Amino acid sequence: MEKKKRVTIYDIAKHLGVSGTTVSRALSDHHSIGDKTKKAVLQAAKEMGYIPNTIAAGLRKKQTNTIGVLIPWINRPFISSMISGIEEVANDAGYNVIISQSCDSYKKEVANAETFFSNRVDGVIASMAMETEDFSHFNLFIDNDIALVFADRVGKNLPQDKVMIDNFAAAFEATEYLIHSGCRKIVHFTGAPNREIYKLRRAGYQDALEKNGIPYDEKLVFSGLLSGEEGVRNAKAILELKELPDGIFSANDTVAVHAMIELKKAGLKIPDDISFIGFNDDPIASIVEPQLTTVSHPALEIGRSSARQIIKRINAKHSSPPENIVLPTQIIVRESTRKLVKSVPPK
Amino acid sequence: MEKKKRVTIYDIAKHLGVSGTTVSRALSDHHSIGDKTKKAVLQAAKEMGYIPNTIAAGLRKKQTNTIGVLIPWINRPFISSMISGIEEVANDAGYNVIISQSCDSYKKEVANAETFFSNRVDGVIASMAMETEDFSHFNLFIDNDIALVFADRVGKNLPQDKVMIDNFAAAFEATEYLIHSGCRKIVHFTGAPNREIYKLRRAGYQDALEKNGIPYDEKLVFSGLLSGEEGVRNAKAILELKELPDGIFSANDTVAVHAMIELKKAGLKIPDDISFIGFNDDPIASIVEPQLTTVSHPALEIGRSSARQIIKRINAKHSSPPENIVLPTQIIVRESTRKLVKSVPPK
DNA sequence: TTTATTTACACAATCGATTGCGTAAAAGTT
DNA sequence: AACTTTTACGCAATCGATTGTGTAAATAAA
Repeated sequence: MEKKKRVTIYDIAKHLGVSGTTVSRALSDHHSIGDKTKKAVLQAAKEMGYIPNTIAAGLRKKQTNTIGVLIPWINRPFISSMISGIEEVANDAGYNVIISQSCDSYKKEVANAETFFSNRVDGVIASMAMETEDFSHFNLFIDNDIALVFADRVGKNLPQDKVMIDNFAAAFEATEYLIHSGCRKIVHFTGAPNREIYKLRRAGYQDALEKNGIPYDEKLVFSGLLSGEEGVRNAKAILELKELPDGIFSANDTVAVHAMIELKKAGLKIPDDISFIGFNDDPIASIVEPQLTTVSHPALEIGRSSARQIIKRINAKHSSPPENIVLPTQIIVRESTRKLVKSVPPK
Repeated sequence: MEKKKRVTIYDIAKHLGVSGTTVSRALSDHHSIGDKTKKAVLQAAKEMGYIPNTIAAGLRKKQTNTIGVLIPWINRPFISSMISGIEEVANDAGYNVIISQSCDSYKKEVANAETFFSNRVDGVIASMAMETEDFSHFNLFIDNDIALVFADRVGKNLPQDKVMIDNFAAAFEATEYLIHSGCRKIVHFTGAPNREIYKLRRAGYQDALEKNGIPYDEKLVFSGLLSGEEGVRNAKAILELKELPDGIFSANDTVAVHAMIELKKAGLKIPDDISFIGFNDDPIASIVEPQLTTVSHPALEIGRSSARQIIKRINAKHSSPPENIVLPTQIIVRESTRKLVKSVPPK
């Protein structure tokens, strides 16, 4: 498509017989421009249909008012809500949001990081791919003073701001909830162990077991991509076990729900035969029957908080030590767990 | 955050003792640059950590390789899948995707359109807000030769490319499916009538009724935002009816599923007392019990197709008449409908 | 009235890459 | 040997907005 001439500040300048400088300053309400001139410029700009060229301004000002968001997948309830939160805060603050999915691939993540840099985003909010083990591609931002905030799927030992939940505590509580409702043999569904969040949830699970005198058993941990199909596979594997578990703590809802459905098909009663606790509080959690007890994940708030943090960093005059923002989670008790037989100890 | 100096082509040029022109051309593999020079430039670029400044190039070339995506909400299964499809195709073609949600608000949609223009996106894929009735904000793109493709929620009578499904036919088939499975009193849940897609679905519903000798009854059409809460409200309203309907065709799954659950609570059997057909095939549709029969909406494919179309337009030398891309839908028969008592007539 | 200050604006460089045009040297042609 | 063509590269303008510096004129202060 051939490019048409767009209205620039010089068109306005010529129209009014002033300089481009004056127009630029009038538009940004600079003090050294007279009131009549300002009014005239604003008026002319409106009449002529002037819309500023952010690209040109960005080149000069070395800022684009753009935030890059690097996430594994966009079409997942948790992540799209997070993005929604980012969008909301960023837009209100005058920032644009550009989004790239890594599809959980390390290579794509690296490529996307370069693209963001190439587009000179002012800041990056990243949630890492399952595959990612090496973090050196983020040096692109760090070395070039581009603000960087990790959200949810954060890196370990990286000196950046992080916005996340307390995965260990959440998993500990969820597992203990199962124990307190009478479960003794608890299976855990987990994701790739190079993602800290899954490692921590698993650790919380393990710790809760041990604190309650239940031996931790490797064979009860099912690791993978946490997809729906995996839920079905996991369920089938569970049915093969010589002794069935009486509780399942899953690192996400998708795999939990699909496993639940499969186990129901096999005639098991939930929560009586097996109790379930999921993670995320996806829409499906409250639709499945029985409704899934799950750990709420404040997706929107993580998004909002990350956006606020990155904007703070972008505008900061000096660097300051990385912050760790931890958002609260809570167990949403529904129908896939039994009543507590023992009251939950005070925190 | 203060800006650091980044490596530019001039740094490379100085380093090698050539001109910026040569570096620029070497990097873009221009024929007039010697092989040794090219290699030297590439080498130096790599060593010095050069990453092109797309902003600067965009200013000069008057293209940003960016596609703006204007959607009502990002955190909805259908839309996030659509975006995923757009992303996939766009990224492969070297385009970035910048996303703005209108939150179904006309005002935000207009503001977002201006932002896109201000950022000089090469093309825009838009799915309109529920509120939008006036389309003049899109003239910004049309008048300035910025490619524009409408996806899913398209405008009526707008001379732009559209990627969508045949809403009328899909609704007709869905309604007729209910009729052929024995339903005689069919309720319809619909969205804002200024969105063509809902108008068409409603028209398809009406037409199917009339073609099958069932009188169309205004009072059986529930219009709104198609949210979950609305499903509950609708269900309650239905229970107040003097004569219960025996089928419900819903313009989305969310409202259908929540209504279904509410009706189940009231003791109604689905599909025996009331059959349900939804729209979209959201994840919840296959989780609810009984699983929801629904019309599949090829979200990913709509996204991919829109992206392909916008890229085609961006690269087109001359304008050509608008295209209407209609993607197939299909009824996913699950458990919320009864068996057909009459075979579906051949199309 | 003179000096200092403020007001209101313009000049020109700058951001980083691209590109039309120009040119010297090398290679090829008669 | 004289001429044409090709190869390889540089100059300088350009994209559109921003901004440090300079400078008249108007106003205020001395």
